[in-house]
Amino acid sequence: MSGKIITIKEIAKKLNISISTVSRALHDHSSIGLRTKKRVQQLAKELNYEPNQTAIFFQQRKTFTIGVIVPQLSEAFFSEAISGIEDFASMNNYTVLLAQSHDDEEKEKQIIETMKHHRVDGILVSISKNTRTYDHFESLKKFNIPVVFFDRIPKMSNIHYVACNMQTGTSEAVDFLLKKGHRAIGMINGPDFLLASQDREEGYIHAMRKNRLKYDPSLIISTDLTSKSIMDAVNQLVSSKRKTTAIVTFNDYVALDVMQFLKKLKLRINKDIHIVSYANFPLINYMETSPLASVEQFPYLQGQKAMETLLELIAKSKDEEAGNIAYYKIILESKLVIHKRN
Amino acid sequence: MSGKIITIKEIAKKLNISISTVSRALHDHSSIGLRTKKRVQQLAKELNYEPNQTAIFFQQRKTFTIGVIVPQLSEAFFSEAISGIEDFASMNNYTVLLAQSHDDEEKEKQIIETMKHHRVDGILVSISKNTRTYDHFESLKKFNIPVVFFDRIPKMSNIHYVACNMQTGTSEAVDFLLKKGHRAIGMINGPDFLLASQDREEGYIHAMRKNRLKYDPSLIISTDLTSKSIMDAVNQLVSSKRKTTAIVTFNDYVALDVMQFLKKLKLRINKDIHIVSYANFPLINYMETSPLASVEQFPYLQGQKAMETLLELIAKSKDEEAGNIAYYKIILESKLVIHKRN
DNA sequence: TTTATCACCGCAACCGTTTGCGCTTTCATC
DNA sequence: GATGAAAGCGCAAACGGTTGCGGTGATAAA
Repeated sequence: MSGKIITIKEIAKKLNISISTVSRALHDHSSIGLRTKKRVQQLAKELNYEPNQTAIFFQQRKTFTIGVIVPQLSEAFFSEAISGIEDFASMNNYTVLLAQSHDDEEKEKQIIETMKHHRVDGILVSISKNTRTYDHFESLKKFNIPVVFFDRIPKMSNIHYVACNMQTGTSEAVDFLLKKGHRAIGMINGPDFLLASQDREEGYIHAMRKNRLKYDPSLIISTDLTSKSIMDAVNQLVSSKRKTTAIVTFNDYVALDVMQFLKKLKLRINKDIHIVSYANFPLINYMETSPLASVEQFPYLQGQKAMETLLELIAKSKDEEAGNIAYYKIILESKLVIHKRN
Repeated sequence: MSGKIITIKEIAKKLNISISTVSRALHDHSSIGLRTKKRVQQLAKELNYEPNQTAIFFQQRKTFTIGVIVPQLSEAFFSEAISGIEDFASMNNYTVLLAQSHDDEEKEKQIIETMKHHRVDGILVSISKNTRTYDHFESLKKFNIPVVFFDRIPKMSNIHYVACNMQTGTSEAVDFLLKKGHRAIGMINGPDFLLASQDREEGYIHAMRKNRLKYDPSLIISTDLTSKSIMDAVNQLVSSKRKTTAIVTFNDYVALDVMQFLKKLKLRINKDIHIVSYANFPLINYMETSPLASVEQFPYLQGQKAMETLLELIAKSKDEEAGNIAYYKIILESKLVIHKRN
């Protein structure tokens, strides 16, 4: 069945014309007569000719492929984002090469290497939470491969990125809790080196200021997102002099951990301690004990925007030497969603 | 910064040796002297040489890329499966080209076309639920591109696939309900043309037989998985002469719909009507009103197995003409998980 | 009839790498 | 000092397609 894959060369031979004529005929080139055009196109169809893209990629130095790197595919946020990325990519005739770093810096570097070799036209990446050096991203510049970061943005200056402004959402969240009468509001934050952590902290502070309250820095705790560090943070908040009555968590995964610990401590969720989180799980509002509210980050939209930005960068890089050292920094607004308990 | 991407040709020129020598030196070929080998390798490192894979892909007629097609990435089952696929692929130095069909047959065909052009080494696919013709898969044989189906398997005979045997799990589920005293057990099934639907039906019947009960065919209802057809099915079951006291749903998404309709009908979940579903959502047992139990299908494992099978097929296809018309049909056992309500 | 024009098509180089084969050189052996 | 083998390297074709440029024949204008 594997009957020899056919090429334009064979079409040319069978028709007794040159290879270049076949190529042009298949592309509807103006310099080919209608008669030969028809003949070529018909034979191509008959023989089930399919162009060999690998040859074209090679020749055109363009692969119409973009690499996407995320820490963990099965996290709802990322699969949702990739869904947006893929949809927008395929709409523009690009395909998506996918890889997960599993939050391992080495793996991330190796993936970048692979994608460089594959000569992808661009890369979308949400960095691993354990990544501390950024040379592997820098090295892409030499290969003219544009990179757009999304969601998890490294603290670098000369980069393009799409992110959700966690500040506004967080601010709304804290404000929401303040209005409910809470005063000692704890925050279990992520690693300091993430922009997202910074945003959350600023959002917190902003809400306090707005309400003319001074805030207690000891209530904002950075963690590395492991269960242990989260547990420590919970303990610290619970045993704080100021009776913590509400906690804002870095994300839903953290919220799950927190709620679990609170149960062990015999504290009732949303009674003794109220929880506000970030909407990573689409199902979280179906849950038995779920956060009071969560901050929506629009993963699908974020993915789409990131892809859109990358396509623009790719298009611009063709105009060469534009020397435009402008960096896209696209910020979507996050939004607080209050869960109607049913 | 984009300073000319360097090739072995330039290395050759700078060292005054031939291109082939450079190539061989970089591959540690035995016929190259140690001195030149060192010289080449060092210069390559200095110049930051990176092989152009597109050229190699083209030349070797092999891309070390496998295509993965799923209906919808953001469905937990699929993202979990893809996670398994990607992990296993990258372990074997393959990369994953991803696309979603959105359950659209046309889109699926177009994706197959794209992947054919990309000359992927193999394809993993979970078919769209609206796919009725299979020519696009057949056409891959001519290109020697092996295909392994997973989870959603078409009713074709000459195919390789990895699936979870829904029969055993379903049988366990029905058995579980029977032991709890239920007699009129409804089943909201998927489309008839899916193997998975058949399995579930057989599992249902098997459990009834095993318990020496005769079953009422009108309690097993096929749907096309749209909300409307699910609602119809629920109505049919609820208004059945035999008072339906339990329902087995095709999957968690269906279960959500069913529970919603039941609420509207003022029927209490797991009181008036008990629900058993399939474990598509990792979080479903956190839910307020969730199925009593669900059948676990091990998506990650399924993805991994599918990838493993595909790699074997790819390896075998190199031995050409093996003429082995053996088809892999790998069946994992599903398993009933009873949710501890907390 | 000659010439300019244009429609139509072919030649050949090129993209970067691999690899079979053949050509030198070196060196131990008799 | 001739001989043969082995070690080390280069030539060139091949992978499939694109594209600038040059060539040929036909047709129209002079």
